[in-house]
Amino acid sequence: MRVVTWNVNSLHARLGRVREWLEANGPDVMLLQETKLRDEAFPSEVFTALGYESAHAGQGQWNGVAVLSRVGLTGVTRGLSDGEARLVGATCGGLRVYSCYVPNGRALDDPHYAYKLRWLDELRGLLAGRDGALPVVVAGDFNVAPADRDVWDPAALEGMTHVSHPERAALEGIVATGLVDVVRALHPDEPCFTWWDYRGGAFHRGWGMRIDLVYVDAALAPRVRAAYVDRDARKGVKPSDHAPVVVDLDP
DNA sequence: ATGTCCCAACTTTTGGGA
Repeated sequence: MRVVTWNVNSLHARLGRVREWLEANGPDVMLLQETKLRDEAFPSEVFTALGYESAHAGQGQWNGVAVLSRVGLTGVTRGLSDGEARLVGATCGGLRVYSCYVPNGRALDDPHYAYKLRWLDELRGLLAGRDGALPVVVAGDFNVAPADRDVWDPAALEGMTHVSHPERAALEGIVATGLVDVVRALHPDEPCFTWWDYRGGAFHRGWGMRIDLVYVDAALAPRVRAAYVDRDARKGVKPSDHAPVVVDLDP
């Protein structure tokens, strides 16, 4: 079973790339972030034609998350207490999956940073309270690089968001509910960046960060066969600034 | 590090967000 997360930075702008990617890679479950669509504008018929059921939590201009599945899709839940469209959960193929778009934070002294930490703590609480009936997969754009090896130059980012101790501690709290950062577990020595700024030729200079993460239930860890970033999807015409992260599980 | 992209709208250019 193949589970993928991808921040598409507008599903309207990216629909052609997403459709191509689905056809070429055949994920069973696809978690999308930053659809930037109202629910009425979500192109579910495009995904239906490709064999996917879908659930979308949209709000329009900003945010928006979705789950696509060709292995069943039930039990949809949307959002946290903030009312923004940053979380959607569903049961697909015997897994409880969540597509997450964590607030950016903007800067350490910005109110949005405190909101980001509150949001991560609320997600931790939700995961800590899970009943364990189904193994969970929590994936998406966390807007946090878990460790220094997850950024191209830690010195250049000092004092900025995405790398601060409280943000990293918040991720550790989520892991402590019984999850595994599966890409890092399988590739301890590679950067595995998932995002490169559009500006400044960042992609070609290697100025990236690993901020799109797939956390799987510790109970699922023995079933993980592969976990990798599809860096090629960051290339070409009108790419997202994020690359998809792919995880293959034994059935 | 900032040479871009995407969206909305008091829309054909600007400002906000990432």
